[in-house]
Amino acid sequence: MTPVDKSTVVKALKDMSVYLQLEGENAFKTRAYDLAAERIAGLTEDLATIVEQKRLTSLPNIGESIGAKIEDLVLHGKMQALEELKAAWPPRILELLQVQDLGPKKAKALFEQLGVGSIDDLEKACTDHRVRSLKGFGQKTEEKLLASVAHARRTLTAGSRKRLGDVQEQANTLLAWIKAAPGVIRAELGGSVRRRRETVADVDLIASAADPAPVFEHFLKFPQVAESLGSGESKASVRLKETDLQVDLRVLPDEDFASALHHFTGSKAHHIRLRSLAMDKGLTISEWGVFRMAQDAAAPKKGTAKHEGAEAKLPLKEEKDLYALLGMQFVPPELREDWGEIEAALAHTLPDDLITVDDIRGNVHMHTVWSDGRDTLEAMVLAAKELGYEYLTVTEHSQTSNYAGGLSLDRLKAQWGEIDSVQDRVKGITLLKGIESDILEDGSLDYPDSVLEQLDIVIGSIHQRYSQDEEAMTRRVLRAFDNPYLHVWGHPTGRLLLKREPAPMRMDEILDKAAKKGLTIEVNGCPDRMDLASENVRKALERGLKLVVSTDAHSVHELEAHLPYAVTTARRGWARKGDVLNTRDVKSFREGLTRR
DNA sequence: GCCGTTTTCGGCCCGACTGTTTTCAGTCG
Repeated sequence: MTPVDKSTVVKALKDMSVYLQLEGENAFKTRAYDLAAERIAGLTEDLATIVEQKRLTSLPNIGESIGAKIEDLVLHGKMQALEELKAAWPPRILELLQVQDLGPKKAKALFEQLGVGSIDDLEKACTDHRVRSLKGFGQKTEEKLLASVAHARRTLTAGSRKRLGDVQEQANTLLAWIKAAPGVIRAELGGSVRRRRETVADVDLIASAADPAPVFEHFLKFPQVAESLGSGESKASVRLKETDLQVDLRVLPDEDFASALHHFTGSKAHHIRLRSLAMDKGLTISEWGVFRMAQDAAAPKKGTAKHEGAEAKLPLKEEKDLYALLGMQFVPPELREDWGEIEAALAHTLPDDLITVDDIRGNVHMHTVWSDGRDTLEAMVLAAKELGYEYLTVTEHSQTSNYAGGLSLDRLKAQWGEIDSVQDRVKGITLLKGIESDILEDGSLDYPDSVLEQLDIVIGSIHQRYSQDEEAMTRRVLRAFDNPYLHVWGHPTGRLLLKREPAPMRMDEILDKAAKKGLTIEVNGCPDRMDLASENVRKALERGLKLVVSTDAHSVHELEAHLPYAVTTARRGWARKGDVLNTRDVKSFREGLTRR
């Protein structure tokens, strides 16, 4: 039987939560499913193994009931409880929840009273003015829902998330725009952009100013604003043209900046844990700060603003002050996912030397006009030198990738002449001769060993036949590792974010062999890839594997632009400076590549 | 539904904004 993959289980648990919300279930019960889904999503261990060994309920947030449902799905391919819920509702009901301001309560009312079971039904009910007559709805709600239908349809077609790389530039431009607003003291990006998730749903901006009004006014004048989605005393939201991206801006007094930045950086799971810890210490945390609860005061009443039940507000200048109050190490934004960072920060065992962009001394994995790059070798070398790199690995595509101008044996050897010639002309940066060799269908590389052995660095990557099944793909990769001239496993899973799923393979088994064979794993910084993914980076590091963080640059621009995507992906996998070979000088880098 | 040095019940993170209300419910993050 084909094993049910982790993402199927995560989706099923999330759907369970949504259907239970529609059913009007207790909010804490529905959240239990969301927490369980997050727990499974963050697993670094093989789910099938956990199920097999009956260890599901030993995981936090997974008890008897949810554990049995997961087991049901993994072992029998179906989650019976979910199937029953699905059967009780129209097949397209979940579409409705893609509409802004339409949650489970309103969706339930619309279905039960108007028979609305899809976005199409909703649109018709709005244009017929049937929605405004429902209790709790009105003319404004009806107009708002109708206005959101088009965006919801686009979301359903294109997906609600965008690649970080497609959002970053606009986010940076907007941040600069806000920093230039009248009276702004500090401003930062928050949310999943700041946590460097590979895909993001929106952009959060946090700014401090004595008077927020002029900042919001300036915000709305940003040239890319398509529409305003609402604004209040401390918050305004807009949707941008072209990217269709929602941006939320918060503006607060500077004394509240650190706590607001922390709050709006997330993740939700990280915050929920922190706030529980705070309560144990008699503290309460909100976006407005950390407060010490009054000794005998009742808990603050729901809806009372700014902590009436609490007394002292504890001063926070920076985010690190918040963690210090809880007796924890500072947790970098990339790690705030409740994937074990809270326990580590409490125990003061969180790595304090996570890899940074400034640690990188060699630019690894790039292409020039010799294959499918856009700039000449000399231009790339001069640019890399200008950026301060000590060495550069020249790794064109190999002959099987003829679609990408891969080098025949003759052209490969001809290129060595040019590399030598450029090296003669350009001093102060070391060029390493390499190749990005295709890992063929049977796991062999596409040059003879006698050629590979002459190269300083051999990256082996999969570029075709992604359709192989898990067994064949796993064997293909394992076999490639038997080639003694292979140094680096390039963009390991071949995923293209939001476009192509990772190739199916048994990652644990593969990483075990990579560790045994002394391979190096690439974390590819092309923003379409960010491959190997963070959760597997962590698995690799647990096995003692070393990494290279690479740019896969196809142009001068990408030599610099791609590096942060690789570095932050490695950071999210808890990679330290010492884990990454291209933080070393060229001699030590080459020693690191050498197979055991 | 999950959890436990307040442990088998009674809690569960917290607040802004909006619209429909006239004190609150729903949604969102």
